[in-house]
Amino acid sequence: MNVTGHTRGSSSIRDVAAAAGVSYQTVSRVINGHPSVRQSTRERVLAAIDELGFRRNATALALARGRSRAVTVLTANTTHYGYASILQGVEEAARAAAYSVGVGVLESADEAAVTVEVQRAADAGGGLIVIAYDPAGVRALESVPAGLPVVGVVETPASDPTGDRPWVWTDDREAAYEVTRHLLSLGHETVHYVAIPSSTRRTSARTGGWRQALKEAGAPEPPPVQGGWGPAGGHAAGLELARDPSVTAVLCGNDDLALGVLRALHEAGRSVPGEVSVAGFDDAPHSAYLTPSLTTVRLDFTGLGRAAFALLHGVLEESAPVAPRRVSVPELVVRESSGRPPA
Amino acid sequence: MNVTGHTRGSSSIRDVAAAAGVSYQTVSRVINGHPSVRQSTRERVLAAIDELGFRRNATALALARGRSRAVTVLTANTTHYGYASILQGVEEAARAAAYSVGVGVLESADEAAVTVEVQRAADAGGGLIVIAYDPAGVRALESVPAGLPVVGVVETPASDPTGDRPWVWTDDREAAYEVTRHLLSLGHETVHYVAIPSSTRRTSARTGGWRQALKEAGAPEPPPVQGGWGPAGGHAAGLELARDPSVTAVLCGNDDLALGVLRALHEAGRSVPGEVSVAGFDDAPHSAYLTPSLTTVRLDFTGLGRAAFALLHGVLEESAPVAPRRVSVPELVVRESSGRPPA
DNA sequence: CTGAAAGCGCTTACAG
DNA sequence: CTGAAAGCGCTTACAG
Repeated sequence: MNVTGHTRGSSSIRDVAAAAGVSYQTVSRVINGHPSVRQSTRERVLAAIDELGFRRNATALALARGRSRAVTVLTANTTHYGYASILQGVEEAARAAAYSVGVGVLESADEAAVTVEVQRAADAGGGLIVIAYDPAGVRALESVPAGLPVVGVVETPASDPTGDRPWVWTDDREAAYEVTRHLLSLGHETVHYVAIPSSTRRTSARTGGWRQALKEAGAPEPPPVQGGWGPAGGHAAGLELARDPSVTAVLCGNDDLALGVLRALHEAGRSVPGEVSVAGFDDAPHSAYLTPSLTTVRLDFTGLGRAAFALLHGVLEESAPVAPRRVSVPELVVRESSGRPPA
Repeated sequence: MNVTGHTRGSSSIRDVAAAAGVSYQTVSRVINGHPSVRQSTRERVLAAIDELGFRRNATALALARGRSRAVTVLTANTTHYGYASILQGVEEAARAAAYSVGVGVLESADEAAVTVEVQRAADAGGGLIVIAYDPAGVRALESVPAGLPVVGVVETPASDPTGDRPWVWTDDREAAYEVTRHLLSLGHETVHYVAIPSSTRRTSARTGGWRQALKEAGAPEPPPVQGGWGPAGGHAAGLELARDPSVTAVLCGNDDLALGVLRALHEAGRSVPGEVSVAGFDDAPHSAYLTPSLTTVRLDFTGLGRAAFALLHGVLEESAPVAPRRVSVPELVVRESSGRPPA
């Protein structure tokens, strides 16, 4: 205990200095790999560090340097496949670079609530990665104060969505376009769409890709059905679509939605793919094992997370190269749930 | 810029003091809600804070106080349902308490690798929550240095697994016991088990509950089949079990495993539940929407995460009450995948 | 009720 | 090559 009431847990730079018989500045030089330290001095310091089990205090380092090796991921969700995989990718890359990773959840898209979360994330020091796939995320990205290092993970952008801020994306517009074309090529007259909540008031990238494919094929454009994020929403949407006998092909905004649609069609007595074809989005781990196994399009979310971190890392270390922005090309995976329409 | 090269981003306690015409100590008192500040002074300071957009620097606070409002979750995985839900629960509770939450992934159970991760987590300051459901997590919990605030999320413990450290658990031994009894009560001669990797070299809690139910019923005890964590492993295990015509009931260590088993039985032409009953573990979001929908046992993982944080919070604020340790009672959910054995 | 001092554990120029 | 000083932005006793 000293005057300010601290109990000293571990040893400090000064303890090491005392043990090595040098000043603490010299210890600082050694732990920072500064070249101008005599070899014998360095060795004595290193020995003392080892003996005392010294670890440099990250908090003090951050305060003295004015920045910390930390990144916090701001996201509306941590459990859905896409979000969770991006977080996983960020963590992998951050760990490799010896950065700590924090996570802040945006529970509401409400302006005040979002601002509070962004502030909290900013308070943590370090940089920010914002997953802007939904209204809360988009708003968060917009409200990051200028000067704070941030990269956005965004949907396929119509135009640059974040001003001059760096961002990464995987081409889900293209992906939606590809799956829709796949279904049309099987002979379906049109493809219905069960949508995930869009990131903005306007059309989402996935909806856009689907619509474009229909347009090019001269197919009718049925209104998208809103499905939410999970199987329950997909189930409700599926029951609705099952009532319409003209529906022969359904594209879903993600694989969980597709799972619910599959179930709804089963309950309605409509066979897949015999009477209705179903396709998902993301290629979640379970999709290959459903019965029928799910036709879907694979997106590299962990790669996206790694790319987001790499970009942020460049910004933080001020060695930022012109980074690639489109991370990967989506891959169509055709399985049992899609086939020719009934004759 | 000043002598040490810092560029001052936002305003400090001193700027506020200057603007309010008081000393910075008084500002400190105001932001800490200290009672002995004259009302008029307080108002002037508050006005200055508002005007300058002052936010107290969390790093400096942590350094001065010697501890930070932070928790880091150490886990082998962030995407599997149980792990992801625990993390979600921790984040919810931490956010409500204005704690920041970090996450560190234990990619290997290797002793050196685990130690590195524990050290990194400790460096972040604040407390630790370790998910000890697997060898990496168990080892991490063991190697947390004494004196560091930590709570473990553990399997049903045979005896106190972490010495004097606080821990929380949900009763998965009981859960396994219940599902097994459910299957036996339907008339099955015995129940086969597809296991998730155990947390230690010894029997896991789930395996133990299953075995106990068999023992009490005088049923034969077939050797557990190792399935790993995901549907692919379940699929392989399912194909193996499908070859044995005497198998009429299969319990799986989690719902993803069950999904793979369901698929394997389908491929082998064995109907569920007509010929074989299948039950899972966890009640993941998709399980109710599978065809057949999955009989399983619901575990409250987010509640577990919240409880872990509450316990840690108590430890950190030194107001630790004797906390409840068993968080919730598992709930059997009977759906379509279980039924009577074939005649 | 309010201010001046010392300290948290580190870094960055500045001297020698 | 190495040491003494000043500073990061805050808090905690200590004086008045």
